[in-house]
Amino acid sequence: MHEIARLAGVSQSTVSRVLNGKPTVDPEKQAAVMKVIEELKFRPNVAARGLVGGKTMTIGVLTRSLGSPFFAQVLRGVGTALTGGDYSPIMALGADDDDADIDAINLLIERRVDALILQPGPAVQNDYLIDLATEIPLIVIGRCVTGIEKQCVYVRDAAAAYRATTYLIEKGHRIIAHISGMLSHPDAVERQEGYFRALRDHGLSIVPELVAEGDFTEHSGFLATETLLALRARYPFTAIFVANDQMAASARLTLYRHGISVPETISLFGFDDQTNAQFMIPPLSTIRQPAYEMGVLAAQTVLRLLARKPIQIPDLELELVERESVADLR
Amino acid sequence: MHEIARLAGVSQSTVSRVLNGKPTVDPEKQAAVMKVIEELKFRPNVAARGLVGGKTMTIGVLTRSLGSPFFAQVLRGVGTALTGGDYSPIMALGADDDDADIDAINLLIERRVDALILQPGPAVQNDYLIDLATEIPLIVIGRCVTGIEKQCVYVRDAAAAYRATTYLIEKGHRIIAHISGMLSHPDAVERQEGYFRALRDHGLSIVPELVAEGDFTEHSGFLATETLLALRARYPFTAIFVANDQMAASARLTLYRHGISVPETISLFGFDDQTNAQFMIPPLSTIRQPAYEMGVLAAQTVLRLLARKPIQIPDLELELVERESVADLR
DNA sequence: TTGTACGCGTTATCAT
DNA sequence: ATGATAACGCGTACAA
Repeated sequence: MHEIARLAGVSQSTVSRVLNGKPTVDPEKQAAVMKVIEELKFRPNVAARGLVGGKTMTIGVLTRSLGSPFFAQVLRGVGTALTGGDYSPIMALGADDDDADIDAINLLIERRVDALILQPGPAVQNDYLIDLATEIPLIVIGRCVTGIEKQCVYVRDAAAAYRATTYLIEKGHRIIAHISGMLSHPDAVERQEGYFRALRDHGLSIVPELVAEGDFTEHSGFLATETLLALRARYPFTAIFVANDQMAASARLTLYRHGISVPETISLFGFDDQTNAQFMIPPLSTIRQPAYEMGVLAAQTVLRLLARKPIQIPDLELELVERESVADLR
Repeated sequence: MHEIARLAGVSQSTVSRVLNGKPTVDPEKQAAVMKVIEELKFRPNVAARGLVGGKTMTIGVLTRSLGSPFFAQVLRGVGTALTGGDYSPIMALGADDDDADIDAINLLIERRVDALILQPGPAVQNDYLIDLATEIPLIVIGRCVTGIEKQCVYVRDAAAAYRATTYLIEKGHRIIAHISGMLSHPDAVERQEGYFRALRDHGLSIVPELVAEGDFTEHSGFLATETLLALRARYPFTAIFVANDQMAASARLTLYRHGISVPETISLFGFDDQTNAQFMIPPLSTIRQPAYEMGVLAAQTVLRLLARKPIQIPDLELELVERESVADLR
C-alpha cells in the first residue's frame, strides 16, 4: 500500500479509503489510486485486515471422509451458499476414529476463523461442543446437541427409519432383515431403533440374527448381505432395510450375483437418496436426506449468527422416495 | 501473548520462543509459560504469523462442481496428502460457465495462500495460468498447459478413449455409438477424438449421427441414450462408449426401461471408474481415472514446490477396468 | 478532504 | 538465556 500511495502521490490512508470505498475522497485522487492499483495488480492482504479488524472473514468447515457422497453434498451446499458473500470457507478434514476431529478444529481456531460449521464424528463429545460454542459462533451438522440444539442442523433418523420399515410392512412384508451401520455411530443406532420400533408396533417379532452390522461402506454391504443370505432358509425374509444407499448398492449387486431378482424375490430399501440411487436397477426406494439443503441451511444460519440476527432452524423434511425396489405383496 | 507473558512473569519474546520450541529457554520458565497457555487455552494467531513471516501456511485449492464424484475424489486426495503437514488447504469454488473461476482464484490470492492447486474450467485461459505461475507456485490438475507442463497433473484422455474403443472393436463390435460430454470442454473433445481415431484405425466408418452430445450429467445421459435409441433401426449399434460413468449410469437405466438387456443386446463402456461403477448391474467396464491419486500427487508436488525441491510428475496410469457390461461378439 | 500516528499479534534482530 | 524494539500490511481515530 505504501508503494501505491507513493506512485499515486497520496498517503497510505487514502489508499485504504479508496480500497474500502469510503465516501470522503477526492474523485481525482480516487482515480489515480485505482489506476496504480490496476497496474500493480494490487490485492489487499486479508490476513492483515483480519489482524486489525479482529475478523478474518473466513468460516471454518470441519468435514469427514470426503469419500462419502453425503458429506460431499453437504459441502456443496455450504460452498454455494457462501459464494458471492463476504465470507469464504476454509476446510479441515477430520476422521472417524481418533481425535483427528479435535486436531482439525484446533487448526481452524488457530486460523482465527470467525465461525465454525462442524460435522463432528463420534470422537467429539457433546460437552466439548457446548464449551466451544461459548467461544465462537458455530453450527453442528448431523447431530442434536442438547444445550445448543438451536445451532444444530439434523434430521430425525429414527423417525425416518420407522417410516421406511412401516412402508415395507404396509406393502405386505412380514419378515424384514436389516443391514445397519457400525453401531458405535449414533446414526446407525437411531436407524436400527426406528426399524425395531416399527416391527414391534406392528406386532412383528424382532429377530436379532436378521440384523447384520455393516459400517456404511460398500464393502461391508457386500459382507452383510452374504451373512443374511445364509440365514434365508431359517428366516425367509422378503425385504432388507439397508441403513444407507452405499450399502444398498452392494447389497443389490450381491443379490444379482446370487441370481435373486429385485424386487420380485427380495425387496430393498435404502437410506440417503444419493444421486445414484435413482439410477440403480431397479431404481432404489429410499429415504431422502436433504444433504445439500442441510449444507445451505448451515451456511445461512452461520451467517445470521455472525450478523447477530436471530436464528431459527426449521425442521428438515425427510422424504420417503418411492421407486421400484420394493414389491407389493398384498 | 502479552497476557501470557504477564501471568508467567516473563517477556512476550520468551513466550514466542516457547511457542516455537526454540532451544534457548530456561526449562523452568518454559514450564511456567506452558502452564498458563494451557489454562487460557491460548492458540497462536496464524494470520499474525503470516504477516511477519510472509507465509500463511495455506494452500489454495480451486475446484469446480463438488457434485461430481471425480472432483470430490481429487479433493479427498489433496486433503489426505496435506493432513498432518504444516500446510492446510483452503477451498474456493469455481464454476464452469462464467469467470467465477477467476474470481475464486483472486479470492485465494487475497488470502495470500502460499501456493495454488487449480482445477481450472474452460473459462480460464492458458496464458492466464502461465502468467499466474510466475507469481506463485501452482499445480494445474486435469489440463496440460504448455509452458508449465511440469506443473500439470493430467491424464491422456484421448489415448484412454482410443483404448476403450479399441477394446470394444476387439470384442467384435462393429457399430459403436458414443455419448460425449459437452464439446466446449477439452476433456469431452479428447475422448471423442480417441473414439474417432480408434474407429478409423480399424477401418470402421464414422457415423456422425451416432455421436450424441451430453454434458457429463446423469440427466443428459438419459436424453442422449433416447436419441441414440431412436436411430437404432438405421444404425444397429451393439455398443455405446459413454464419456463418463455418470452418463453411463443413466444410459443403463434408460436401456432397462426399454427392456434392452446389457450387455446381451447392447454393451456399455464408461469412463472414470467412479465408486458406483463396480456396483452397477451389470458392473460397468470403464477407464479408471486415478482421481484420488491425482489429488495426492498434486498436493505432494505443491509441497515440493514450496520446499524448492525439484519436481517430477510421473505419467499417471490410465487403466482399463474390464467388468461385465461388454458382450464378447466373437 | 487528507495525512500522521498508532495498534492488531507475531517473529526476528538486537543488545544485555 | 532474556527482554526491548522494529517490522509485517492494513484500518482508523485524530489532527490538520
